[in-house]
Amino acid sequence: MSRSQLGWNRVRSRWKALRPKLGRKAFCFRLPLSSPLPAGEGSGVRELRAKDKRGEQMAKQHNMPEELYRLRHSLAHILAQAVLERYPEAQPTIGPPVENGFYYDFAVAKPFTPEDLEVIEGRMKAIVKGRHAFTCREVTVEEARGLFAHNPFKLELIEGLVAGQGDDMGEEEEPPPAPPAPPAPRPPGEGGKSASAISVYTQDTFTDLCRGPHVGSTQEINPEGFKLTSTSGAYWRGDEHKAMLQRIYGVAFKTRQELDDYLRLLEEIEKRDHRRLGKDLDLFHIDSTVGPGLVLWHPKGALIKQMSEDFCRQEHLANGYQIVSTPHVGRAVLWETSGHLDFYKENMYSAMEMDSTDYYVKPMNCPFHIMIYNSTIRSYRDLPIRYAEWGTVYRFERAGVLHGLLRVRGFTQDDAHIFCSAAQMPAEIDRTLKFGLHILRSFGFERFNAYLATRPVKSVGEAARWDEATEALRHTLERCELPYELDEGGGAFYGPKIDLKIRDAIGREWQCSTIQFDFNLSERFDMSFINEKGERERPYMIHHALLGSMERFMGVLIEHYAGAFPLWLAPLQVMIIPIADRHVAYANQVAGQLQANGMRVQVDDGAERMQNKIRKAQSQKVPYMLVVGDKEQAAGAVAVRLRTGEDLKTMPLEQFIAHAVPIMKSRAASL
RNA sequence: GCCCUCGUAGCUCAGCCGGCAGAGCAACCGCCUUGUAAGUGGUCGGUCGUCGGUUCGAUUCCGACCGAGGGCUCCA
Repeated sequence: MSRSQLGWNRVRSRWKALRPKLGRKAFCFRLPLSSPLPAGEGSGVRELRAKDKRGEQMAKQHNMPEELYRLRHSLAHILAQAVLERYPEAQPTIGPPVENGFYYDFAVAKPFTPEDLEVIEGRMKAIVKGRHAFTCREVTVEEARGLFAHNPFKLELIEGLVAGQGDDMGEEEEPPPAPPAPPAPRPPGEGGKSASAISVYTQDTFTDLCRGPHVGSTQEINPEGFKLTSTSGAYWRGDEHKAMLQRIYGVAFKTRQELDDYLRLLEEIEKRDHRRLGKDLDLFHIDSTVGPGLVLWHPKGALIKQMSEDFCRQEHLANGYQIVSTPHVGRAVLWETSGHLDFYKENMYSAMEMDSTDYYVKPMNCPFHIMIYNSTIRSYRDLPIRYAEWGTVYRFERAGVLHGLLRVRGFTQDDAHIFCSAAQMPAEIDRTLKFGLHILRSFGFERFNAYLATRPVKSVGEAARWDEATEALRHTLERCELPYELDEGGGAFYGPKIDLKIRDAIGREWQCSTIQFDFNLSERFDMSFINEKGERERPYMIHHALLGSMERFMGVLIEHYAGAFPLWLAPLQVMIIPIADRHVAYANQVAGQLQANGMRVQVDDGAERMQNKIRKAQSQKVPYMLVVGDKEQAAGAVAVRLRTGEDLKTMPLEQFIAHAVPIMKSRAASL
């Protein structure tokens, strides 16, 4: 009785745990569409399509089929209608389609509750079934101002349109920087000029300022294909200095089936969650007594992390890097020179005063590596110099951004700094990028996306040098034939960078590697080398972290493999399972031989029966389970079971060793 | 940092409108000596996140704080 009840409880608890998260946009990655959608369309859509040519363009910008764009955008409006019916005083602001669904932000006196969501969703379904047409109307500026006279947010959008800032309805990548002027009477000529740009869409009782496109009628929407998932706060125009609005998220697809597929995908994501697996597999924990964002690695997790680092260290040494090691704190003057106290202070832990001098815990390793470089005179013959360190840094992150291992306050970087001449620079960047891809591939990642991040607002250095450096990075990307996207303003304060994002087993994207061009720190630290002509010359610098943060990388690795690590990284590689007590001695003998071959082995000599031991080893995702009983003992053999459930049957121990050891040594991704 | 939600045994969770806390798993002690995902009996285990308030009485209601989760903003 208890078994079936337990099973049901488990299902229920999983479902409950999932529900509040249905709409979460995954942390730093994009969810793939669970399946590509047919390009068919209703007749109503076809009509509208002729009108707004921009539909296709908008959909493309949002990286989704136009049909889905219309569907989700329309559901956002229907959501707003349902909310306004329940809370007439609510002020709708913006409501764009997003990947997998849509949201709408409202200014309301009281935040929405989960019960609200159920009611609103029910009302939305009724509206959808009401077969209401979506109609578009172009209005003059005056008319628009009149229509939305009660809504300061819409008025702000209208004034933005009038000012020619584009139709920012929450759908542009970049919100306009300047706050628009308050609505004021305008000369008649001006209003007329911009009037053609303003359109409103109406369905049933709801009219919204909107550029479209939408479905022709709500009958094109499947009432079983969408679901409201969560609420949250969101700043008006994403600006934390502006009003806090209340956002409702929904997911939406053409069919019930696709919605269900998506929900299943979320369940899969839930199962892979590194926080869950970190606990289940006893890898690490984050203890509130120690402090948020500070990771305690348990033996198994520490082993995986250590082996990953060891492998990378060997690769760095084999590729012309020298390993260095530097302190965790340094005097304030170091950080003044580097510029960190000017540009990075809000991310640094506060100063510690010792002997009337301020010391800071390091948020980055670079100044220390520079001090090593500067400890002696360097010749052009020494270059390039490549220093690497697994340096632990601390950055003060705002409480709300912390997330398991993926965003922490203390982490170890596989941090390297390359000092070279201007002439060596292009080749070094090329080499670094290739080296980075090699490292990532070694961990089983095959697909990458590259981003070229350009100069941020808060930065140091002349514009011309920024341009030059950015071009150098761009050329490397082109030479390596790596497709890339531009990340405007995403660079470090000292230089532009290439970020590599890896795609994991279920298509999610994670930022790990960063390769940064730096022409500023060498200046600030007055670095030099003696060139061929006997003159002092400034070296160029490349910063790179390939796995990035070991903490984050471990999190990504856990999710990528769903905790079933490749053999070379599995903390326990073989569990030996004696069937009865009389087989324990033989099991220990087998363990000894495997250990002699460099494998990590354990004998489960507990009192449970074999089935239970298999179950335990299986749920710990141990790659190999070797069952030994009378037959095996007599034959000097082992019965091999893989964690995949596959049974390799009985084989001589030597044969198992010949099978497993090469897989371990080759760091193969699968068993 | 901001908005919302949550915080009960090592883990997963029950505990309706306030009346001295419950299950399964795990752990521990036995019995069973087992053939590919849970054999069986018993025992132990909780100042119900912390601190205040309301109340005759608070795990339950209210407030503050701490922490977590989902977002916003920010990033390796």
